[in-house]
Amino acid sequence: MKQVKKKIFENFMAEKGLKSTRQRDVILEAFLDSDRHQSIEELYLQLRGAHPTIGYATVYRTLKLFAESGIAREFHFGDGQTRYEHASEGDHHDHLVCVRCGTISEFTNEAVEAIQDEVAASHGFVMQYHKMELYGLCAACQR
Amino acid sequence: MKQVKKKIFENFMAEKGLKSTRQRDVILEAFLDSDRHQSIEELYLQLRGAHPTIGYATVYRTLKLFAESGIAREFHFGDGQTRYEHASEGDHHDHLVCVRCGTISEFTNEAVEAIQDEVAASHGFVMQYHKMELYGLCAACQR
DNA sequence: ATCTATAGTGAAAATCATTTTCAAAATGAG
DNA sequence: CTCATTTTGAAAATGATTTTCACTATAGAT
Repeated sequence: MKQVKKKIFENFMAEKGLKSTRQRDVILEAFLDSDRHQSIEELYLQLRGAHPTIGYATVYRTLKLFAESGIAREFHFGDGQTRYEHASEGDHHDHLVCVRCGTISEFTNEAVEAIQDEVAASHGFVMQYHKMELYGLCAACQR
Repeated sequence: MKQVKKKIFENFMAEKGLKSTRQRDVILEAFLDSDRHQSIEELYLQLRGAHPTIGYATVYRTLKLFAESGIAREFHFGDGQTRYEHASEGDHHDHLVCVRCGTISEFTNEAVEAIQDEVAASHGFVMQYHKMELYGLCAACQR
């Protein structure tokens, strides 16, 4: 999986005529090894230890490239930070966000996907992507 | 409906010991008469004509109060602006957002609501609210 | 109607996340 | 190895939103 994504990104870079650099490699490695819903700040801070010279702007720029290449997807969960999750072709899933601890978990539901298509169609809408998020208290935060 | 919301807001203000002011009245009136998904900037600009003295900050502050009181709900549709839509008790609906013209339409789907509860339950999650947005091209933007 | 404590206001400054600028450094095709 | 091009880090700029602050308005008590 990790190797596949590296390859995808490599191909994307080649197609675009972009260069491979030490910092991009480091950020890619960190991203692929990270939790699935990291914010840029989290990733930056995590990187800072082993690679104190990598700048904030580079992390921003690089994550944008990941999103463009298709190996990452941008998300906003209302806390004002952009998060990037690991993405793969044809992988649709939605999110459960704990309003207390901020934990984000994922779920997939075929029925929801089907209904979405139906709703879009009934409004003459050509759906490109969608977003479904359930906010509440996760099991651990309920007491 | 409009009167009901005014009343709700009035009660909310009274409970909180907040004062009623000319600008709050004006903003409330404008909000209630507006489209259902106004951004703060849109509302501010619209107000500017008849009430050039009302400041940006006041619009922000007042819309936050509307949200707190329950007559409005905050939304983010990925264009970097906060929008406020009219809200009423027990009114659940979701959105279709046209990525081309930005038009936002609403829909309700019982099946989706039911599935959401089910998904939340199966994850031991106590759901407080949810969000479902379909992004794509509206009928008018398809050619 | 007047006082007065408290809340509200506008304008400008401050924040926060993100983006851009720019001069210096790195990459890679030839 | 050269050189055009892309990248980078640091700092400045941006854009949306929030806060600060001195001043004004509101409403309950007088």
